[in-house]
Amino acid sequence: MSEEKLMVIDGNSLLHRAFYALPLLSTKDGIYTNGVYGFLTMLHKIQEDYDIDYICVAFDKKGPTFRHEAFEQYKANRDSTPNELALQFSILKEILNAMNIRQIELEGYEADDIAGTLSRIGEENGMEVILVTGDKDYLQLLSSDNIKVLITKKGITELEEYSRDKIIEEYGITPEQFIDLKGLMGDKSDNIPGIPGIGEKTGIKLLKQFGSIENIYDNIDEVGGKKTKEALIEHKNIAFLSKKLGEIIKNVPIQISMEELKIKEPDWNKLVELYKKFEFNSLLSKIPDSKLKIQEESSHKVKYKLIKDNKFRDIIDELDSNEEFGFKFVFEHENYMKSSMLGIGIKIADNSPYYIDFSENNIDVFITTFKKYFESKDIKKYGHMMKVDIIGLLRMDIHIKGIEFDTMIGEYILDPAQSNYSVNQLAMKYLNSSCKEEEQLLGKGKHKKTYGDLSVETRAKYVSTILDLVYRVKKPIREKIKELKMDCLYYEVELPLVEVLADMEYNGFKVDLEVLKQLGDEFESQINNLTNEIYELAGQEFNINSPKQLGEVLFDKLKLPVIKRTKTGYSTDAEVLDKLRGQHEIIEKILKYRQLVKLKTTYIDGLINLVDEKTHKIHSSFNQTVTNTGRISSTEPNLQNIPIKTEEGRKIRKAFVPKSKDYVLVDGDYSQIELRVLAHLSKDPKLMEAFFRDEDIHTKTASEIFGIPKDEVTPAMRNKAKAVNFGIIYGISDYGLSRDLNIPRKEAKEYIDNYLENYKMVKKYMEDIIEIGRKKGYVETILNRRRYVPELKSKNFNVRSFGERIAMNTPIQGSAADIIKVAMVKIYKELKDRNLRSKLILQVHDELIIETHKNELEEVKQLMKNIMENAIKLDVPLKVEIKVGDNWYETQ
DNA sequence: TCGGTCACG
DNA sequence: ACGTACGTGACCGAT
Repeated sequence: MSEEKLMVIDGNSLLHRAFYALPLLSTKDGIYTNGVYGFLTMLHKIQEDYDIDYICVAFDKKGPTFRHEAFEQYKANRDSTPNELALQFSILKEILNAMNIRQIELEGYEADDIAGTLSRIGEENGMEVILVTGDKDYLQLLSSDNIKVLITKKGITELEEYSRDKIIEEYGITPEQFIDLKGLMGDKSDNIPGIPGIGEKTGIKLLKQFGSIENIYDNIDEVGGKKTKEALIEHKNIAFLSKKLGEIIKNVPIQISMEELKIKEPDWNKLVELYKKFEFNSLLSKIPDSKLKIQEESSHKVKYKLIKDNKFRDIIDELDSNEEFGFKFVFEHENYMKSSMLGIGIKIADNSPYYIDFSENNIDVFITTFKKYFESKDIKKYGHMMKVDIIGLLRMDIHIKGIEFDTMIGEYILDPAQSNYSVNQLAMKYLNSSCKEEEQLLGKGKHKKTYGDLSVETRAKYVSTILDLVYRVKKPIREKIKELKMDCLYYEVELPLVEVLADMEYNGFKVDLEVLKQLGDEFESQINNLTNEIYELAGQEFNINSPKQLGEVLFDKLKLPVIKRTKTGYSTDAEVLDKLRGQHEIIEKILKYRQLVKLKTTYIDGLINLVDEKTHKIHSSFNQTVTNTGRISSTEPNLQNIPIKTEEGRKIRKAFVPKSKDYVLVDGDYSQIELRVLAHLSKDPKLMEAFFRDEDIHTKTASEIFGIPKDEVTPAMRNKAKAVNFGIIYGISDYGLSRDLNIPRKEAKEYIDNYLENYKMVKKYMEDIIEIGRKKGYVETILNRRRYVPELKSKNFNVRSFGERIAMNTPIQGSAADIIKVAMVKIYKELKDRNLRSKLILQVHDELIIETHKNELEEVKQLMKNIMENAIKLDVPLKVEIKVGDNWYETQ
């Protein structure tokens, strides 16, 4: 039988590490929790990796220790614990208590002394001891093979395991000698002085030669190096003092039996309650199902009625006598555009949900029976992630009306920063209830199941539970939306937009495969040529796609100067290569190679993969709950980043065509929407005037920052001004601008100062919005879309600066998103009301594309321009440019 | 799974 | 002293 394992965690050290490793997260009530969250994540990871029998967390106790008595200046240079962290200690302790994990702290001692003592006791009891910390001082405790020290590496879940052998091998000295090493070199962070001029290298050398500090002084004459010797002699007392301070003691008077440290069952109810309170949703979902009392309740409680044949009598009766229902389809797998539809859950009013199974080939009967209910605007429908279900209906040629609530969209506008908007998350947050995540239901990786693999009963039960929870979670979300004055944003913009996006996705964008393939062949032959030339110039073959191998070739073999490094090695990005241009022929080739490979792999091969074989259409997925600012995102493929900036890339747009020769593409593009929004928000007179006069904004800015008339602005000056305008939108910094323009920071600062001097109200706006963000905890867009910015309160300069840029940028980017979303909803409605065949098929942040029937061209052009420019009335005019083409290349 | 890189607004 | 432009997604190699 293997030895029993005792784990001792340095609570102070690990909480500090977690706090600084993670962004400053806080709950809705403004309680900071990032440190605790990180700590618990680490704890889970370690418990998964190591099979622990005994556990204990050691904390420092406030007040002086014996080290302070020996040396007044001990840790005197420490900054006081930031407030955001200080409060997290009690939260952590509360949670550890709920986990039934014993904590020890003792007056006059630090956590590492407790850990040292426990490691001795554990070892004496024949246990294997694992010490967890962020502090390298612990290495001195590796007194035998039975002890291991885990030290945090970068991030929060990476730990490096140290053993006695590893230390000796790596440093050439024993763990015990680390105490002597500390005596020699001191420790800045603890304010332990050490001997001036002796660092790690010299220290280790000395200890290898003499073994200990005592021995060094016994044989001081043998010390080589005059300076070292003199320093040793002069600071002899410091060496011994520092050694004493640096030694972790192993005989702290703790009265505790091992039995008390034995791992115990957590108090699950208490733990669940705390996880909810502090919004640790991901930790909550790790708690085993059987421990979630409430969950059993909810999933067992939900009764459902399974309909396998065409006996729709009961459900029709219910539908006829009610005004609202929720529904959700079950698809075979996640591709809801293509995979077969297995069934549908329908919940009418407060009644038990129905699950209609489609397997008896009753889809047609279902459609004819239920179409009118889905298409009646008087019967309200709700759901979660309804885009998918709307598409499901479209596949049945059912065009939904009367969408009343989508819980996923609701939660998104309440807090767009979340990464997961599952029904389970909502249920935990609002109902103290939960259900399985889809991943728990289907598994993941190789063994992932499809819904088709589940029994009909399982599918019925799952969908019914979901619908039941969605029904119940609707109310609190609706109330919160009202409370935060987001009714307009929700009911008039985001909710109607769900249908618009579903429609766009369902319509898809026709692709001319021949154009793509032709272009792909051209790219491929160019890539082949370049590959050979690069090998030739490098004098060897290597994987040009590997930044590592490329770095070795450029900087080791060809000895080109290193411009920038990444965490893992040399940086070889376009910026670096650009600076190396002219130093070696190979550089140009690599840049070209990179560009072409990108085009080929992502935009030719990647796109071809996603083209529907029958219809030759691409159905990109438009996601409404991804971005922090309110923009929508596009995936599989991302149609929002199709190349345009280089001519070669731009050619790819020739492959995007209307669905038939009767149609053309009409492209409406907002001109300078973000700067116009800024003008509106700041009310800066100069900026507003520029837009009223429809001036070229970059030229105008150039004339202001360079203090010259507009007709004297050179193209180079205009370019600089353009970069300044971007900078203003992003939350300006001289560093960012200097890097972008490749100019000295000082020069960049001048431009910015000039800008803000000229556009005084912009300056004021930026200052005000940061202050508002700090006071309220969030910033808002024109339509009251909210983004919380806890970073603004950070003590950390970088984090706080980031928060300031978010506060400046989000209202601008987010309001622009509001505007185009309103335009989309209105255009969709107008096309429908007028019974036009033309369809909205794409949005790229400030651009919309309508696939337009040729007979409707003039009408659509006019309607589009009109709606886009008047979507939301600003204090400056909005301007839209309309272009028409037979493919997307022509419309630019 | 993560980091580097690069495509877009 | 700090070390950054804002918002996304896809692909690749390395781990």
